[in-house]
Amino acid sequence: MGIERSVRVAGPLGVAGMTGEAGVTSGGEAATTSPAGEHGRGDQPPGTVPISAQRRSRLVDIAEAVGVHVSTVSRVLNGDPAQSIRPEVYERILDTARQQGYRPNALARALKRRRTGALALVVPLLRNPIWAKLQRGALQRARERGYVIMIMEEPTEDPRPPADYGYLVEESRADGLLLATPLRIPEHAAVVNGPPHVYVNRRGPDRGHDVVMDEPGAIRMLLDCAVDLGHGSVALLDGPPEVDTVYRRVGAARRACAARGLSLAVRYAAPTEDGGYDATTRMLRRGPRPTICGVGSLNQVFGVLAALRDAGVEVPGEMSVVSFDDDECLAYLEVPVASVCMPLSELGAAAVDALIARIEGAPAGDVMVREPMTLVRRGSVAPPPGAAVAAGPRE
Amino acid sequence: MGIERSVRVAGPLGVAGMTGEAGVTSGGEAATTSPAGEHGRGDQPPGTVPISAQRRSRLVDIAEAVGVHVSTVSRVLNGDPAQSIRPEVYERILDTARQQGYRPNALARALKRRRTGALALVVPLLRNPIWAKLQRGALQRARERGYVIMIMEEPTEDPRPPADYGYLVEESRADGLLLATPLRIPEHAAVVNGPPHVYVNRRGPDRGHDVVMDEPGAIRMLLDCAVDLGHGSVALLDGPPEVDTVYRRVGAARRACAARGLSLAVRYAAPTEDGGYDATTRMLRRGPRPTICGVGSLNQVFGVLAALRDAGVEVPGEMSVVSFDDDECLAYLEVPVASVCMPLSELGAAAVDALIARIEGAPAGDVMVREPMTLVRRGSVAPPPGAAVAAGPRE
DNA sequence: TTGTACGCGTTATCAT
DNA sequence: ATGATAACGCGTACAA
Repeated sequence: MGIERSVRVAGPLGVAGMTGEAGVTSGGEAATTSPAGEHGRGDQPPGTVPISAQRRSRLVDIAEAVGVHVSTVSRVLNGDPAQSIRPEVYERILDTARQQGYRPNALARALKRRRTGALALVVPLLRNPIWAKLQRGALQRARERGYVIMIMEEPTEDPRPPADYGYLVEESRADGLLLATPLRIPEHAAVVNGPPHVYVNRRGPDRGHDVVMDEPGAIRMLLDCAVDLGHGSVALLDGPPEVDTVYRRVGAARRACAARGLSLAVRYAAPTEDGGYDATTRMLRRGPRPTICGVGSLNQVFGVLAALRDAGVEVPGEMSVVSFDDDECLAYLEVPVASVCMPLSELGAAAVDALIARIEGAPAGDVMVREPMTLVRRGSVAPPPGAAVAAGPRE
Repeated sequence: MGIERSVRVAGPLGVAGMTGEAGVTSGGEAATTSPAGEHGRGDQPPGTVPISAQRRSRLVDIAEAVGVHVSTVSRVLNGDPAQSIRPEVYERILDTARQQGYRPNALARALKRRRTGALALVVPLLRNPIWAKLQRGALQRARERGYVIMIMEEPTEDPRPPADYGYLVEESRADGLLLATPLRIPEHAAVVNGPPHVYVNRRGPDRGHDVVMDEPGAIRMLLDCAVDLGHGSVALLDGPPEVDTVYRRVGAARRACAARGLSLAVRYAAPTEDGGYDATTRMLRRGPRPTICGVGSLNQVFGVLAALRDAGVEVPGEMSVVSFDDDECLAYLEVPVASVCMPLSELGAAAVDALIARIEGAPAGDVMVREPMTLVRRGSVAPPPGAAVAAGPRE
């Protein structure tokens, strides 16, 4: 307490007209020695700068102050239930720990325990908001479980095989890997016998490590809605087939449409506004026009709408549109766009749970997030052009 | 097993394998189920579950294999320039390191060096895409500088004072804090003499730690555009004034409009679609209507457009709209919306640089990112209703 | 040119 | 009920 080690830095307070209160700035190292009374441990090698201004308290400090051995302090502070401790010392230790503002050193602890308490989340640098939602769910759950999450970026082009992130575990920077990149990876890149890991929102090359959502269910909701309104010809405009979610959606759509006697047109496009625009334009030029279109990603939706607008195709009069990414902004568009709301946050949370289980030695096993999904009907869906009047045919 | 493992040590700082630049890591070693025979290390104690399947190689392993002392190995692998080493041993050490797939233990190294090599990025859980861009820039730069980034979520409601994240540094989980939450914090919560930190995209309670963008410059671009087209009455619809960027934009707008003789109406709203919608609706009801409106965030833009549409106000005929968040989707809207493109990624990068400088002992000092901004003119801007015909008056 | 010795802060396993 | 001791894996001043 009371180590006033602040240096007056003649602040380069260059920013517009803020009256510098000559506030105390930390960060500069002063050659001041600690005031009397404090044990001034001066074992900083000369020339180096301390990480934090005030000396952090260690177990040994507490031990010294209380007059017991470090190991005793350690046991008390870890609430070791095995041994019991004299209530008096117990209190004293807890008190001085509190008083000294003791914080366990995560590094030392991790080194000893051989567990870092960190998970690495590998995400692509995409604009799509699903990554933010996923990250959010993962973050929240990780905190609940006592882990921190470090983020690694995956280059969007040229995704690297999962094994390329193994070094994080090998270097003891993290206990496991959350691989949340969308692209499918060739079989041969499987992580066998590697670090603990799960694939998030896609299936990896090695089985038993997948945490995914119910894409077939999402497709089903789209088709239910289509059939409900009387559509017979469906389009699915989605990302490139190298993306695993796309792959699964398309597969499910093919099967389900066949089963229900619906015609299906699949269009692959880049997951961008531009991609959506082009694919829609091409789709409109060719053959028989579908009357309802599912769109894989939010960015594509904007392109799809623009293309339909430019082509003079009315939504929903001539074409219904449903997005597989939900976002609040959809409700505010020119024509409010219906969407399937997927449990992305829960996906992130489930992935964290699965990974921690793996770290703790649980056997492998795939996970499918089963939170309820909903199709939010908005202005962009309606019966097909030639259908009976307004109301839904079922009711 | 001729695998390129890049144990190669770069530079005097000895950042061995810190960048994930290594080609294939040892993790994926056994892609081929090894035909019986070779298979070196199967020394897992029965019953326990290994964190990582294969035993990690340590310095001492290499030392033993080569027949030298650990310290020698350490020096070689850290590229210690001071001492020179017999070329022969040097090679032998490097070879066996590579061969054993050696990875330095980041924990032990950090414990010794008193530097974790990690930065904590505190972000709010907001939908606004600016956070993703900022994070992206920070991530990229951090990797270049040999740091990893861990993410901490800040509860959106009830933001906590920056000091509440100090524990991350005190526990040696990170070397410094990137505080990227938008809300202004009361003076008394300043971090004095605390851990290294910078505020990103806002000014903190303690001076000399701010990394911000040129909001007045952005305002200037809006006004330049307005004047250029002949507008005399400007509106600024932005987030709540507790958000620091809003605070600065509004201040700059007030001053600049006064200086230029423009009338200014300021509307504060929640940074959501809904907020934008309501504020716009209220604005249209009251008093003299502005002819050009700057909008603080992307989400609000959707609400603004919807409100104008619902009120029958034509864009840009009766009202021009400019967004302060740039996003590709804006170009694809009903009326393509003009935007000021801010250097968010550079902001993230600059924040990382500033924080690392602080960690390394550099004196405090505010930073303003000076990357060029541009106003992207799109369909949503035009001369005001009563103006001279089409072309810009200046030319 | 290389080896010795010690410490970073904590925990686990012995003893006492 | 508590203390002593040995790691965990690495870095480094100093001795040889």
